[in-house]
This record gives sequence, C-alpha cells and structure tokens, in this order.
Amino acid sequence: MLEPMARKTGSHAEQTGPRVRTAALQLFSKFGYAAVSMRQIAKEVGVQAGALYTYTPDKQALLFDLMRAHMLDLLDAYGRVARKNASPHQRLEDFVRFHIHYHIDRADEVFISYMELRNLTQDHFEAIEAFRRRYEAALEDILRAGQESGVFRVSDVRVTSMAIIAMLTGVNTWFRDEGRLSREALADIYWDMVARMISGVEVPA
Amino acid sequence: MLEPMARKTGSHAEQTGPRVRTAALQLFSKFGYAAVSMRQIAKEVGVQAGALYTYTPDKQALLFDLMRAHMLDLLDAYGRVARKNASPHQRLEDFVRFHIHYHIDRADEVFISYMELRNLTQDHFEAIEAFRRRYEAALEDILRAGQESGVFRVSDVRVTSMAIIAMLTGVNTWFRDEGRLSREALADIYWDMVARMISGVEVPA
DNA sequence: GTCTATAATGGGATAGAC
DNA sequence: GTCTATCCCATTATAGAC
Repeated sequence: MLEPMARKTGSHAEQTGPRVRTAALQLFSKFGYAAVSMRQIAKEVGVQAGALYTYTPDKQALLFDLMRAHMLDLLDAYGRVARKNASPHQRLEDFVRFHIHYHIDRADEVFISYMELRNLTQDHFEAIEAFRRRYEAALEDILRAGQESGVFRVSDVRVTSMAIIAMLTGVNTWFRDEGRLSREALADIYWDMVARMISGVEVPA
Repeated sequence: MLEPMARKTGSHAEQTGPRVRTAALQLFSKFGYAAVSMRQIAKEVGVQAGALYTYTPDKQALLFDLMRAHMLDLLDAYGRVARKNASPHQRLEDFVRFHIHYHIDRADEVFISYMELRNLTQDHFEAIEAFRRRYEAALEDILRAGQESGVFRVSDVRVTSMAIIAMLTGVNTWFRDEGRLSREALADIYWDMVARMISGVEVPA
C-alpha cells in the first residue's frame, strides 16, 4: 500500500460501478428518470459527474441496464421456483406467492420497470417488453393447463393472466411491512382471491 | 369583425386555455411531466412559450389542475351512476362496469394520475390522494355491505378493494378498441372474475 | 392575449490533467 | 479511475412592446 489511505480521490472500480447503479435505481424510482440529473447521481455516489461515464456510456444505457437486470433476475428467480410437473393448482399458488414476495422486496426496480418504459429508446423498449411477455406467458401456460385439464374455469386466458398480474403487482403501491398485515397473511389473501377467480365452481347470479 | 381573419397573433382566450390543457395532458401522458418542456406544450398549442403563463402560474399548477379535474370528474361520474339502495351484488357490478368504461375512455388522464404523483408538491399530492381515497372508500362500502349481509365472503375488505381496483385499472395498459375483444365482452369477463372473487361459495382446495 | 427577448439556472457529455 | 473545467444547449419564468 503505497498510496495514502484517507485520500478523497483515486481508483475504486469494483466499488463505484455497483454504487452508481444503486444510486441511479433509488433516484430514478423516487423522482423519475427524466427528473434526475447525472450530477445528482454523482453526488449520491460521492464522485464528480464526469466519473460516471466510466461506468455507463450515457444516461439512457444506465436506465436500460437497470430494467434489463431486473427482468433477467425476475425470470431467473421464477425459473428456479417453478415446478413444471406439479398440478396447475399448485403451480398457480406458487406463482402468486412468488410474485408477491419477489415484487415487495424490489419496489424500486418494479416501479422503474413499469414507469420508465416510455423513456427507453425503441430498441430498448422492445427488449424489455420481450422479457415481460415471457413472464406473462409463464402464467398463461399455467392457466391454460388448468383450463384444459378441467380444474380451472377461465373465460379468457390472456385477460385472466393480465388481471392476476395487475392485481398482484398493485400490492406494491400500498403494502408496508410495518402495516396491519404480514407478508404471509397478505399472500394468503391474494391466493384465496385468485383461487376463487379461476375456480371451476359455478357462482350463483 | 374589424380584425384580419388570417392573423397569426391576437386574442383567443376562450380557445387557448382549453387547448393548453389538452396539449399538456397528451404530452405529459406520452413523455412524462418532467420530460416535457413548456416550449413543447406551446408548440403544440401554436403559441410562444411565454403566452402559456396567461393560463397557468407555472408548470406544476398545470399538472395539478389536470389531475384534480380528473379526480373530480371521476367522483362526479361515479356519483351519478351509483345506486345506493340496490343490492351489494348489483352495486358491485355497476362499479366494475363503470370503472372499466370510464377509465378506458380517459387513458391519458388515468396514466398521469397514477404516474405523476411524485411530481406533485406535498400539498397537491395530499389533495389528490384524498380524492383517490374517496373513490376507494366507495368500493369498500359496497364490499362491506355485501360482507355484512352475507352475500359476499371477503377475507379483507381493504385488500380486496385494492385488488379489484388494480386489476380493473390494469386494463388500460393493454386494451385496444381494435383488438380481439369488445369493451362489453371485456367488462363481462372482468365482472365474472370479480363476482367469483367475492362469492360466498366455498372453493375446493 | 400574444409576442420577442432575455435572465438565471441547470442539463448531458467530453477533454485533458493527475 | 477520478477530477476540474468547459462546451453547447435547454430549461422555467419574467419583462416590456404591441
């Protein structure tokens, strides 16, 4: 160690890269991509604005990387949870519980991935949308399997899958860990609602 | 009419005010509040940027007015549809169909009212949130009435109302009039799902 | 009511020293 | 890898002429 230890400047490559991403994630989520300046991100990280360009070619790439990483993580995490050979009922319950827990823990990433789509360039937008469709398709597969085996009664697989994802993701707008409900109680309630929604039991008019 | 008719400048007070609001609405919805400049709005209206300040004290007030007008319209429109003395089942069906139709027709307003909350000042934010809570409370009242009279079986009124609103509003992200489903077919599907979700019928595990 | 011009500030991104 | 300094351009909002 020939360099002074208390220096304010110097090389911190392995630390600074992730810190830039974390700062951008939090700031974009809180104020919106367009409202956040590179100078703000730099200040949060503790470097000068020019130094950010060591880690990203530009602001747009920073946004895309965050959204892409989120979608890849989501697909990967679900892939490790999904049990393709289980019953449709079990697979759906797994999906519901996975979605709620995964999304609650990643409020910033989820928020950005829904809110900042319009700030992506065309190519980037299409890439993110493709990832999202893969996730939606996973749910549609489960609904179709249940429908075909007669355990679910779903009037429209596509609409039902969009309804389920919207209602589950909506949890992020109001749920707080300090609130009245535990995560487990929350997931139980949502699973009960989803199970009824797709049940084969006839409902009296 | 003493003034020339083809003039580029002059007074158009009654026309320009609404045009400013319409342009702001569309641009904020498409690109986001922070990403839209007063110059862009002015260009869309066909005036110079300075002229906008005849109609709004600043950009923030323009956003707030749009969101406030949307919430007031929503509460007013629902108030005219709601039948307080009908059965909970009927009132819920009315709510579901009203929400879907009303929101599909106002995609820009709905988008802004959900996306731009963070760009409001504290006072403005609280005002909008109060309107939103009134709308949510209307749905909660219906669910509570059905629960108490035994026709609904709802495990948590608050969670169920948030789930229903999220799933209904989610329609706006994907529904297109040129698509596979008519609005009526869409509303039928959603009402079917909601009716099952809150039904008193036991679902087999 | 709208224009032109401008004040005051801040934006993204780059160059070159260290 | 980070800094300082800077380019160039856009921003919101206002002043004063018409």
